[in-house]
Order: sequence, then C-alpha cells, then structure tokens
Amino acid sequence: MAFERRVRVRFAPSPTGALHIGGVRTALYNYLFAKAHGGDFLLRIEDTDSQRFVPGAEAYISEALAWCGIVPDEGVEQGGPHAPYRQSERREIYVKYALQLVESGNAYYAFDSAESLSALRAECEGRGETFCYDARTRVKLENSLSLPAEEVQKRIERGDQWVIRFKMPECEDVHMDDIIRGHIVINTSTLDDKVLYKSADALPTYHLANIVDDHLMEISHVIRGEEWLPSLPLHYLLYRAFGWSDSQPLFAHLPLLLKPQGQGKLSKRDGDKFGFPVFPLEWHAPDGEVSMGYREQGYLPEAFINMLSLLGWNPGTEQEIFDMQGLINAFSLERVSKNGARFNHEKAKWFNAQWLHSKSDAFLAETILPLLAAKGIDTTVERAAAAIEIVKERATFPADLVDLTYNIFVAPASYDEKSVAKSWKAEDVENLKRLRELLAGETEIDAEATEAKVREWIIAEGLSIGKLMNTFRLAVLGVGQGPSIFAICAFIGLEETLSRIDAAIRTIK
RNA sequence: GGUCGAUUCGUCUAACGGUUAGGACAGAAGAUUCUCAAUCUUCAAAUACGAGUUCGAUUCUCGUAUCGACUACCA
Repeated sequence: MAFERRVRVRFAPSPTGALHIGGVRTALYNYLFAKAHGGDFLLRIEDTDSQRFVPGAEAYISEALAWCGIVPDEGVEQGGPHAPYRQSERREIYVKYALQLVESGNAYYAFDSAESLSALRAECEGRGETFCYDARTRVKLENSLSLPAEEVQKRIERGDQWVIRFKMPECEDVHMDDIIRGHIVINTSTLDDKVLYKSADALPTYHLANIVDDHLMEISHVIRGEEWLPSLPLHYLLYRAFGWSDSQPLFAHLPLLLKPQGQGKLSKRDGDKFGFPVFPLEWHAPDGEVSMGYREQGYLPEAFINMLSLLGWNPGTEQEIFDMQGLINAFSLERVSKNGARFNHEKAKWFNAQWLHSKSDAFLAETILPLLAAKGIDTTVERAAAAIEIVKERATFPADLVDLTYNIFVAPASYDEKSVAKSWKAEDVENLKRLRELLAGETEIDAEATEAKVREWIIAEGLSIGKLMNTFRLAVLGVGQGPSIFAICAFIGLEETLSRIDAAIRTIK
C-alpha cells in the first residue's frame, strides 16, 4: 500500500442478542490481525437500531470476548482516545456529517413514509417488478430533489419526519479492492439511495455511522463478514463524498460460516437446534429462552479459539494446534479462504480433547473439584489430580473426568450385568479369591511392582491373564472397562482394594 | 427476479501452470493393552460440468449448473 499507518481494526457488533461463533471468528481475525501488526483492536457497539436493542447483549459480548482471551485495546469498557465507543452516545456527531452530505449535494431529505414506500414496493412486486429508490424513481417521490426548497423547509420546520438518503450516482463503475477477494467492479445503476439518517429516532443507519466512526477512530483495516460486500460500493462512495478517500481503510470480507445442516448462513436464531452450541457462552434471552454455550459444555477457551481460527484460515503448514500467541504469529489475511465454511462439531471435540490432554493434572483437578463435590465426592486437589492422571487421556471434556474417576473414588454400589455374565464364572471367582490372598500378603500396592508380581503368579499358576484381570476390574470398579487396574488399586490403596474385592465376592451371585 | 461472491475427499482445507492431488476430523482395518479409551500403522475417500488458452490445467478465460450473500427508515 502507498501509505504506512498504524494498524487499527475494530469489531463492531450490534447488541441484538448473543454473539454467535461467526461473530466471534470475525472478532478473532480482527484481533489476530491487529496483534500480528502491533496494532490496536477496538470494540465498538453499533446500537443504532433502537427497535432491535436487546438488554444484556452488550455485556454478553464483552464477557464472551474476555472468555476467549480477546481483549480490546479500546472500547466500551476500557475507554480510549475516541470515546464514546457506543454509537447511541455519539448522536451529535452523525447529524453533523449527515447534514454536511446534504450541503455538498451528496445526499438529500426524503419525506416518504415507511408505509407509503412499502405500499409502493408491494405494488411493484404485484407487477413483477422490484421497487428501487434510485435516480429513476426519486424524482417522482417526496424529497428535497423533487420538492421546491420552500416546501422542504416548511416540512422540516413543521416537524414532519424525514430521512437523509444518499444520492447514488446514476451510472458509474465503482472500482473496489478487497484483500481477500481482489478487485471488484460494480455499477451504481444497480444500487439504491440508502437511508443514512433517520429523524424519527435521531440516529444514523449502519452505513453512515460506520463510515464516520471508522474515519474518526482512524481505522486502517475493515475486516468483516461477507454479508457486507454488497454495500462496499456505497461505503467507497461515502468516503469519497466526505473527501476521505485517501485515508479510507482497506477492506477484507470474510467468508461466512454456514449452517451445519440445511442451507444458509449460521444465525443467532439457530440457538442449539443442531445439538451443539452456536454461542460461546450460555445465553439467557430476555424472553426466558436459554441457549447453550461452549463454555458451559466444557470447552476450553483455547480449544474453542483454536477450532474457530481454522474455520476459514490455515497457516499453510500442517500444524493444527495453536495457542493465541501462535495464531498471532502465524496469521495473515492472505491465507483466509474465500468460500464459506460449514462447522464440524466432531472436529471441535477433537480440539478440546487435545487441549484438555495438554493441561496439567492440578489445573484440571481445580476445575472439576466442584463437580466432584456435587456428586458427593469430598477430596483434595492433590488426590483429584492423582486420579485425573490415571484417566486423563480418555477424556474430551472436564465432565468426562468426573465420570471416569467416579468409580475410582466410590466403591461400586452395583456391578455391570453384561460384564458379570462374561467374567463372573465360578472358577474366575475362585481365582479372584486366591489373588486376594496374594495381595493381602503385600504391605502396599505399587502399580508396577504389584502388577509384575501378579503376572508372575498368574503365569506360574497357568491361568488366563485376560479372564482374571477382567474379574479383578469388575470387582474393584463394578464395570468391565477402564484404565490399568493396578494404577487404580495403587491409587485407592491396599486396604480399599481388598475391601472392594470382599464386597464383590459377597455381593455378586 | 436483479447484483455480487463462491465451488478440491462426507467435513475443514493444502497444492499460487508441471505432485502418485497432501494433511486433519469423521469412517474402516490392524498393532498395542488386563478391558475400554488414548496412541501408532494402514486403507477408503475429492478437483461440479462443458468449452477454450497452453507443450501442460485443480490453478487462467468464458459459458452452464449448484450453493451463498445482498436486494429495509436491520446490522
């Protein structure tokens, strides 16, 4: 690029509900790009639609980003040199710029009511046509281009409601560049006169607020979803109308995240109907509906971010596991793909398992201690960590660790019927009794030493290792599968091991 | 309907004119193990279609098809 300037990007969600994973990915790519270039990441809240405002949505967005480890340099919570970062608190700014556009002839007042326009739309549709507020139709509608100046003045003074519309050039090719998509040309004849400002609520629409704020906040790169591509020419023209073309940001339109099944882009309303969350955090909608979140499902933020980062971007190497710093180091917009991605829940689980396995036993013990307590298991971090070490690699979620360690902590209350049918034969039980005698002669159980001793004994006696081990496991755990039985016995101790064997011999028929 | 964008294994993707089209998840088989996982090995699996351009197209161009976005006083 011809000019060098500080990289400043923004994530600008509108608080109309929870942030879905597509939004989180957009925030993530913005963050990675900013950090990869030593720049700033801002969080701006675009609450210019008073109708769709949802209480709690903004707090949710901040909390979700924080959970992901995406911390804004400037924004609604942390403030900054361009505060306020909430568009509803910047009203005076937008009127000024909207009027400037009217004065320079790039925009005009329009008095048509929303009702009359939708009636017009319906009428056109009836004829199989599409209504478009543009150079062809605006002369016939009620606006400051068609009405005499005095009439316009009168209506405004009288307090009639009006909007300011952009005066789209009639027929002009707009040449645009997108970092991901390359050069794009669109002719203005296919575009309409978009509303920029509404007197009814004294608020701008997205288009105006967006351009004004990006300019004022010195945004260098706009990285947003592909759904914005059709309005890119409008934005180019707006920068030009303001005389800001030279400092206009560079654009990158990200491919969309698609619904896992069916068609269309992923939306907030998809909630959790696919059997997995679309939101980072559990979302309690104002209407009382609750949608599940990745955090509550047991995803580690690292895994969630890692999984999301690879949905539409790849490092060009075969590395798949990345922490945030690794992503920052590897990220580039040039390696973002052009096509929409369908989210794969199985792969997400795989990422979580990888990250879970990389965590320390102590860390995992801390996280599951409350879950264990809820199941009536009162233990220490050290004890839990020791149990986790035995089962860790077979878990995907922290909750799995609880299930996996439960019958290690708690002596079996019942015994798995299928396994009983398979390994609880009279001779197996007899052999188990003899194994009990052998163990009773020990002073303690050591995972390796005891196993070696028992194996030696089994071979000497000419018994089946598999059979005996299964019976042993069933007696101690109550189930037919699990980690090394000797590791478990070493964990619960000799006394508990013997008592569980006795209980099994007494109970199982 | 119009405008714009996209199209490689089931899914996420690599190969930026020359490869036996690579990897990962999921799937299958095997190894290992006291069992179940984990792990390791192996297998199966794709360039939407049709024309060009070229000595040579996954890659460039055009057309068709399909999918997607947008088409609001929503973002």
